[in-house]
Amino acid sequence: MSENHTGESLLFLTDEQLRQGIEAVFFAYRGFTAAPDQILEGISYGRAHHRAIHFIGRSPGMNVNRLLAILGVTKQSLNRVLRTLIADGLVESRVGKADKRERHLYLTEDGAALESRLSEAQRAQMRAAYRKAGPEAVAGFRTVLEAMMDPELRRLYTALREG
Amino acid sequence: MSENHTGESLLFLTDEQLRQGIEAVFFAYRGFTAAPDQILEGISYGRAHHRAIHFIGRSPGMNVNRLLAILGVTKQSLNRVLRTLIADGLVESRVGKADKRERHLYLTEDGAALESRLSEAQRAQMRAAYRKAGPEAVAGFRTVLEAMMDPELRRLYTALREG
DNA sequence: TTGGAATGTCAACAAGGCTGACTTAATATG
DNA sequence: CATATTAAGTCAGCCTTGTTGACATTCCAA
Repeated sequence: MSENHTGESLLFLTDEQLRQGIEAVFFAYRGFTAAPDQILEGISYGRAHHRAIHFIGRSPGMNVNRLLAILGVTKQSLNRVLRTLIADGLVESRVGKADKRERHLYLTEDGAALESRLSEAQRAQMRAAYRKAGPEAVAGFRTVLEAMMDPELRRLYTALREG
Repeated sequence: MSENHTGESLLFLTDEQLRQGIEAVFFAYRGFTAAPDQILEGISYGRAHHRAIHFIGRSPGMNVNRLLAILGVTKQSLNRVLRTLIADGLVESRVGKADKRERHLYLTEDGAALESRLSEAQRAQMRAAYRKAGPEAVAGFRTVLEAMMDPELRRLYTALREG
């Protein structure tokens, strides 16, 4: 009873366990981005384009400010990417109906096609990992990831899920 | 029985579940790097320096090629970072004893002090997330992360663990 | 002794972050 | 209505960190 305070083992909180977790995240993140990166290479787009396309596809009609909050970059950074996506006909920017200052973002047919390619590649990686790990591990995985987010991002994440 | 092939529910493999997992990784990774980034800011180092310091501290005496394999960058990229760390007296590069072509990397006292600061900041974040999620979730988290790594990286990851 | 491996260096470049300053248009507020 | 604020976009310039390519050095091994 002197070993822990909750009745559970706290061995999972040792510095060594934490460090292994940190390294695992580092290595896993590489696997996570590998598949879409390979597609993006050769069409002269990068991860920034992928992220923009992903979230526009996820929430069609979202305005620029909201996308900025999700991506966590400056508007100048995002704008550089959006400009090329719009010029290339993958994203459409429509003036807001209620508030004409706002621009609402949509994927075009071509944009949706690319989103689909990238998304399927990344899902295939995740599917393989999930299948290998099993449903219980996946539930734990999701729980820890949510706990790792800072509150503001968790709010955005949850909002996406709820449409 | 027609719904799945294994006797377990496969609902965790739906496209929607996979996409939520992908987004969770994206948002969680921001929380993951936030604390060390804040320390690095102001001492004119970036994440690349942090990564180098981390893995040199983890395996003192490791040679450059091995560090390159772990970090997954070009030697030119790593060299630029290593040069500043050596010039600033945080890392020491010693000519190999058995093979004098090799350089073995060590943290100096100052380097170890910085590593400690960064590491503790990052561990604090992970500790909070782990504590919140609980030991079972953490086990699942680790299982999925390992399944996400590509085989070569998993080998490196495991080797680190075993010293 | 010669070829190849490990390392380091120089140069040039690109992606994608950042800040600051500024414009335009539209809404909100006094 | 006049003014302030907000949303978005743009220009310029900077930094970090990744990339290639070319080349020198050192040293091991066949």
